[in-house]
Amino acid sequence: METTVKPKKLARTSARATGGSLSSNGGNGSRDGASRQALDSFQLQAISFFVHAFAALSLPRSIGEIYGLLFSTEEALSLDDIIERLRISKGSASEGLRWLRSLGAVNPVYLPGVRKEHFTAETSLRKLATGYLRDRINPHLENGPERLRLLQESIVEGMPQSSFQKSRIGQVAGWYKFMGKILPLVKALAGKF
Amino acid sequence: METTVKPKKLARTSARATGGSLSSNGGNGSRDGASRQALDSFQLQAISFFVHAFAALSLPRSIGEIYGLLFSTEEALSLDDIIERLRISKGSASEGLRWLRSLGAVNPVYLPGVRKEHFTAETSLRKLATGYLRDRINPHLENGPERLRLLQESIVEGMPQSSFQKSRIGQVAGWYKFMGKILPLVKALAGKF
DNA sequence: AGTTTTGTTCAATATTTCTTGAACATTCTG
DNA sequence: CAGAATGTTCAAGAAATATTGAACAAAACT
Repeated sequence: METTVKPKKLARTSARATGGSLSSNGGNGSRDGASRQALDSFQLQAISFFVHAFAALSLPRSIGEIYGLLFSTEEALSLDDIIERLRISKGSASEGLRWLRSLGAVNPVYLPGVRKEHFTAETSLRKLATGYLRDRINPHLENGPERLRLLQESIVEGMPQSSFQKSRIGQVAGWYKFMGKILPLVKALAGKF
Repeated sequence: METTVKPKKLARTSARATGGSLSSNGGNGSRDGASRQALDSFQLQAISFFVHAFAALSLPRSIGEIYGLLFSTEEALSLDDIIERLRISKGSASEGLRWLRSLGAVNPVYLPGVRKEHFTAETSLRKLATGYLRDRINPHLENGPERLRLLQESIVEGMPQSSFQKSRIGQVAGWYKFMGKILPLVKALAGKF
């Protein structure tokens, strides 16, 4: 995809007012236009790391890239910073950021006098784990009782297999109990790291 | 997809020697050809349940269907039984079954005098959890040390951000430690259900 | 050995999911 | 308020994944 380097409307380096601690951005003191925001080796490595890790959870590459970039960058970055550095579309960046935000994997940073929203990576295991469980696991557990009820009601009393079916329902109920026990444990332990 | 009902080569009901416990298969004493192996309401409900549950882990529908069918059926089923009841292709059934087998989510059942392999669902939480972690989580944890090393080596000493980068590596290391603690805990607790 | 049964593999196709880019909405600035 | 900056949404296209079906391989019978 994309063999020719599109003109891309000249894209001025914009505010770059990412106030943070590091003033020089990785030694790449590029002016406008051509090369622009190169990633340093640590960032590249970190992005690769998170793209793989997120893929293990079947999450889209773009989300791994965004988190990886924020994780490996000390100063807060804006949507445009992300687009610029990762060379992904505005749409992807916006949706990816929305996803990370809803999980709590990303922190908004207030910068006086700067319009654009800026973000840093949240790295607290407790927050990450809690957010992931809340967004991706709990929803399925919540309608557990409902699903269990549906299963129960589907049993036709008096059939020869109804006793087998009841034992199966007992097992599913046990699985839910297990989840009820293990999730708090995960959160508690995550708090210690 | 598929609006016309293909002839389907008449497909004789074949052996149906699924010897197991229940001789009558759900009261559907269908002869050859037409309707064939209908699913009872419990099976339908269970399949729906597992299709959803597996989807939560981003696993293909066919795998959820197969596991759901086996879970809700007392007697052991063969590949052809599965194809017949779920109306999925041989390829899907074979690959799905392979996946479930590798996880240990399915048990081969020996039936004297029967050629076809037959399977029942494994429902022990400990076995399911162990298999899932082994096949889908461990592989990623195993090259953890390698990945950490790559990250470390990507730091250029003396850069102003190298101290920040080192702290990030410390966090990733902590995450791995967490996984090393939590996984055994999960397995242990799963054993109690 | 030849035939039938059983199960696997894989290229083609169907389906789902992700990404892009441009239009739109919203908020800020002057 | 007009114009600019910022961010979101969504239809169309691209890429990734799952499913089918038929050819193939292996094993079991005669």
